Amino acid sequence: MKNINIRELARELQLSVSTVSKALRDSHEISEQTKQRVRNTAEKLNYVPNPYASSLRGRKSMNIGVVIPEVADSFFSLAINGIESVAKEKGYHVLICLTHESFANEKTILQEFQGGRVDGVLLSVTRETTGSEHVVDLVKSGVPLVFFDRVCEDVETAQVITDDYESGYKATQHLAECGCRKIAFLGISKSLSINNKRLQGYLQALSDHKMKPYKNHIRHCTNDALQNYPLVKALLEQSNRPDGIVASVEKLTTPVYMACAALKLKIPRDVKLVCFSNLDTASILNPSLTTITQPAFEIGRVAASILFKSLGKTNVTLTKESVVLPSALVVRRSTG
Amino acid sequence: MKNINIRELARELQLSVSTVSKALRDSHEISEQTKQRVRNTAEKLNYVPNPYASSLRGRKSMNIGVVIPEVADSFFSLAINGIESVAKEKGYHVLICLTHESFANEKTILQEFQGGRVDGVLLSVTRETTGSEHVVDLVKSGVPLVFFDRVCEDVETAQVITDDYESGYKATQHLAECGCRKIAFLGISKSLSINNKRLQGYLQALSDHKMKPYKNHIRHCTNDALQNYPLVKALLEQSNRPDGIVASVEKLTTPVYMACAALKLKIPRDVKLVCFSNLDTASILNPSLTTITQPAFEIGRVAASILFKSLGKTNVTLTKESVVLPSALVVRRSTG
DNA sequence: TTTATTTACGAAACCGTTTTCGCATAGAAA
DNA sequence: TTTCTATGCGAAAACGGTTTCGTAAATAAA
Repeated sequence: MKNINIRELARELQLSVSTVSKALRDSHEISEQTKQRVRNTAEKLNYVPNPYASSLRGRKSMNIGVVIPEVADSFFSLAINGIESVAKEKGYHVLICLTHESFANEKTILQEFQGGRVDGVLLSVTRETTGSEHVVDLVKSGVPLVFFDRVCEDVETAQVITDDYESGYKATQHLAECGCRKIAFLGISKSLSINNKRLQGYLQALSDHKMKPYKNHIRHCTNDALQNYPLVKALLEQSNRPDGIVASVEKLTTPVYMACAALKLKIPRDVKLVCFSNLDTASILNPSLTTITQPAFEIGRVAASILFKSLGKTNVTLTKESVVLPSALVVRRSTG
Repeated sequence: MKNINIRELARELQLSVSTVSKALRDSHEISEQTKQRVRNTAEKLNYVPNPYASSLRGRKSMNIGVVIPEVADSFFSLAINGIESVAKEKGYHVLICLTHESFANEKTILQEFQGGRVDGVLLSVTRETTGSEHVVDLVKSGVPLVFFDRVCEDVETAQVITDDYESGYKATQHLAECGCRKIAFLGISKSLSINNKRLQGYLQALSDHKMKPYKNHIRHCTNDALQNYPLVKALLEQSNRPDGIVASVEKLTTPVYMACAALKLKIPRDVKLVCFSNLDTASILNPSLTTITQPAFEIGRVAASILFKSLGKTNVTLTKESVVLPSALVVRRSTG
């Protein structure tokens, strides 16, 4: 029971291929009676059009590409849901491509996209990404692209981000107001703009609260999950031990809790903690975790909406535009 | 800077289209010298072949479809990583389709797949799925399919699952050995085979430990996340309150903790808890959570491997085959 | 020398749609 | 009556690759 093609369907109907095609696409050239007949037999014979033939002929794929570092991450999986919600509405499919935080992978994927596999791209770059040539090449080749969360500032296109500077500031300020005087910052990557904005916010808040930044209190996690635990432990074992931590990445939550447990440090008594996180379980951690929570679903939704605005029209290049959504500081017991 | 096609590349090289195509595919018909020339100019002109043209002609898409209920779930996102690891190795792309636990969505997606969008499918059905006609139709149309985790038992194809019966048994037995005498079971869906196997294991363990099942102690969560909290709360508020819970779905973790907190019930003193879960944060919950942890990545990896075995050859229909991977009971403080 | 085989390439068919034309037929307008 | 227009459909040309088949030249075998 192989599925049939339009030619066989046409033969069955004693009609030409073109008539069948037009009938299925509800063309005004075809009489209502014929349309009905075509639809009925198509249904009966279980005809499903080949998407590749359509894409080839129509020069559009009805696919958008979503390029992200990782799917096992609550921020990105929620963002995917947001993206998918609008893609579905527009009749588009979502092709999810994982870079696993490798710049080489990112480059390969974007290059492939120049072949027309997708009509538009949503991108959140890897922690290794420094340049943006690979992105510029793609955009120049005519594929519209919208950044979300992790952006390249120097590419002339739209981006949807959160108020990272303010969030970094708010997190730090909150710790200061809770009495912390030695606040550490755990970053994602020295090259990511979200990281640096959060760091700037952190530094400003330190300064506003009459604290000096210590070099040893600012650390960036590695790509290897196994190395993050020793990294956090080392931070907490130094003589000048911090009494507060701003962790700008969800993945560091578990290592921080583990390291504190291992060193017999009580959260929040000895160390207070704020994490950038979309974890569902933040409220039931031991102790419950104060978070900066990004509107992940909404970010995905907005980014996709912007992309689709440029997909409808022909040759509408996206201009540099920055949509900033607010993150929320959710206070719980880890800073209590 | 639109990307060029093979015709323009051929013109540039003063060669025929067929020669260029063969050169790029490293055909023995073409001299090494010509191949080099072709590769060089292709690189220089940034030629990327159109995947749809290839797919159309070759009648294969180099895509596999992954159909799952949800991506914001640690089990499924880890499984995706496992799947992607083998797909990448084989030069395939992964098309992730979300059903959001809706049978109608699942049906639509599988029907679309009959059009040749994907060469094979990995499926984990929705909680609403009862029949399997839609799956049988797809398989009959010649698309190989492998189930993982959530299967339809009556479809003649391969499946990769975990030892659900044993896991349900182990979880319950563990609670019994910790002194529980009134153990409740929180299910996913009455129609899912994984649910029912876990339930059977639970019932057998009850019986082996001289306990009777109570109808009110067996509940199935709804699709609406907001309704799960009241459901769990109702379970814990009844006069015959359980002193142990086996939760067969990760999504119920937070509601259980919240309900216990609201009712001033201490875990594990008043209620002990085992959850089927792949949560990274299980060890830092309050209290840390005893889990049945499924080898999610491995399940994805194995399921994809089986699928690819049948993709290489022509007309190798997958036979009914069931690969059972063991889950692990990880004891933590929620049962301590 | 003639014939067979190998090597390296090109012409054209093909994959399954969509869309542009062209062409009948029927009814309306002149 | 002739001419014009609208309606409903079909033939054929795309879309951009891959593959089959044919062929000329060069080499090997007879």
